[in-house]
Amino acid sequence: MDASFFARPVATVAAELIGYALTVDGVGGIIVETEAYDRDDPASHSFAGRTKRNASMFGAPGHAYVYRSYGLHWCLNLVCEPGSAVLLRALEPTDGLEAMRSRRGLTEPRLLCAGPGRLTQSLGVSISQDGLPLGRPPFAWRPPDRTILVAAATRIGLTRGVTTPWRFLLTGSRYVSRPLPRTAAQPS
DNA sequence: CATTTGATGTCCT
DNA sequence: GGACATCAAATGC
Repeated sequence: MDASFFARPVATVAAELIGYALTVDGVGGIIVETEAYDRDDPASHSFAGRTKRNASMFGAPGHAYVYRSYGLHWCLNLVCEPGSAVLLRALEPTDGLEAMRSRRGLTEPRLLCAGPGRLTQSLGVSISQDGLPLGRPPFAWRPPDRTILVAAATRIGLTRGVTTPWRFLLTGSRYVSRPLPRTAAQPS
């Protein structure tokens, strides 16, 4: 995965990432749910400017931005244009299932990576990956191996920017963190 | 099934 | 002190 892939408008990257497989040290799966956050987006960590926590978001495209959520969980983002990033919300587990199970405890496969905090726990992602380039190990990528139908919806867990349809899902996937609302917007 | 609650880092006012 | 891009367990129908 080349850095030029990420150096484009964040919503475009977030939609195109659906169907790619991502692994971290050989553990991961197919991306089935993403969200986009932009520099001028009131829901984004970058909206209020650069801080110590979000410094990676203002770095070069194609790097990781990892932050702690609600004091407990890690969330993995892929930095696009400066101040913008794609939040990885769910994977369909395909690689390293045993590592995921041991990290998360005995859990049904469907819940291993269904949610941003669960995903990082399964993949072993923490602040130690913050700022790392995405095009080199421990990260590895595979392009989609089938035709992908992407759906768009509004983002989850926000109080601002609630109407922006920047949540992207693999249509029909059982591995998303929440199903597609019946009233969801269509991809542009 | 839905809603509530406890865990508690980092940034904000 | 309060908000927050969360999760799992407990509680109430």
